[in-house]
Amino acid sequence: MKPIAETRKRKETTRLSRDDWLDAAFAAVVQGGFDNVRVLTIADTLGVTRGSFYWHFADHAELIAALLSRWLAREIELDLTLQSDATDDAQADLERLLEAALAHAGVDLENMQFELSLRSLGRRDPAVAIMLVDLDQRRMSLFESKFQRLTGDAKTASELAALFYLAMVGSHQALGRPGSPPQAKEYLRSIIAHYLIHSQASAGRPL
Amino acid sequence: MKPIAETRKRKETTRLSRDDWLDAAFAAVVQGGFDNVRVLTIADTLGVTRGSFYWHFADHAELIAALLSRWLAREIELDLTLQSDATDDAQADLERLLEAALAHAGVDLENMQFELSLRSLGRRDPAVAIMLVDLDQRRMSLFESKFQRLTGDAKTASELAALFYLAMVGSHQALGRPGSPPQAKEYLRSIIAHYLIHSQASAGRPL
DNA sequence: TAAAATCAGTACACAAGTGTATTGAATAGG
DNA sequence: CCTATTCAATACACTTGTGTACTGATTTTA
Repeated sequence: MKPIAETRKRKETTRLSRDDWLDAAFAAVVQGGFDNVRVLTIADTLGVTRGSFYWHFADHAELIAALLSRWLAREIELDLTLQSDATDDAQADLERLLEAALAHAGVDLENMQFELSLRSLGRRDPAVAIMLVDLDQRRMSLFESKFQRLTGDAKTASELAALFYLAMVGSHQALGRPGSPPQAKEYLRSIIAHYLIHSQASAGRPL
Repeated sequence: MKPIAETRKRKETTRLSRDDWLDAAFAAVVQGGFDNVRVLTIADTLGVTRGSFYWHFADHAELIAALLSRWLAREIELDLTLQSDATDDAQADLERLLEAALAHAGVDLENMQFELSLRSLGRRDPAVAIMLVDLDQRRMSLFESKFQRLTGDAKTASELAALFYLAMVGSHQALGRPGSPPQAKEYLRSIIAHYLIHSQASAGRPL
């Protein structure tokens, strides 16, 4: 009883590019974290042998490095996009940003999983840790600038930005039932609505 | 040039108990996540061979299972302790709870790392995921009951509890520089102080 | 102290993973 | 068309990990 047919997800006679390998590695991370990125396994799911891999990459480390830098570049790009769209309505801007942040995590489930795995990796790998701190700062600054425009007070703005950003990061981890979409985001939405209404009524006053 | 001396952390002629192995496994998780729990490695750090391990445990899976249940039991115990101490000053109670939660993460760095690794594992293992959801609910209920007593309003209480609990979980992940202690907690402390003062001035009003 | 229980070492079989060297096939350019 | 280039397969050597069977050494305990 031989193995019937290896699971191949690629067209029969299509040859692979570097990006194909990166995509597959990304999927592996999403599924089982960075420790799940194994050349052998990925080659299997791609329907090729490792001979291909070692053509595109020097070694396993290069795969990881390439995966990280590609992800980071995209993430920064997204950040810049969000930063650029600003209207004269500070409140609307903030609402859009918060909603975009929640949607980013909600819609792009895979990306969220990847980021969590990355944070895991950051706990072991100092370089990754630094990268994440930078990214967090960058994102939080975005929040902060919006809050700043809304509340006027710098200290309040930075505190609120931290509170909401941390809560969003937390919502990726906690209070999400295995199958169903995490309910944590609903809490946040509700709170945000609350706060925004309130801050409208008494803008400028610290919290 | 032979290996000089294997790193042994135990007294020469001390025999190991089940708990010794669990402690070592815990340390391994803290250091490198659950994928870092390897019988061979742990035996090394304990200064014994695997012969000992397979006396105490049937296999690798049993080690993990035992590690989880021991941790969970302690965590629930801690929760019950925090739950039990309540005075007639609702505000002081809440302050103490928040401070305890922050301190728990701050002082017991290892435990925080372990929990994060556990959340990582939960993303792959449904049983672990369920366990974590339960634990999160349990803890948040604690927050909620305190806020409830303070604000009076149930909905507001549950929202604030969620916000702060999620922010705390988030603070374990983000905005902590590699070496230095995470600054995220300082943000939270500041915000909590802010909110508590404010809510004192206008208790009962939603946010 | 002699026997029994407890803990640890050794040796083996097996599996999964990395990386290298070499060969082979498919595609693209000249 | 035929020759380079690009991608993939194969075979090998090596490492690290699990689990099992068996033996050996220490403690307990009767």
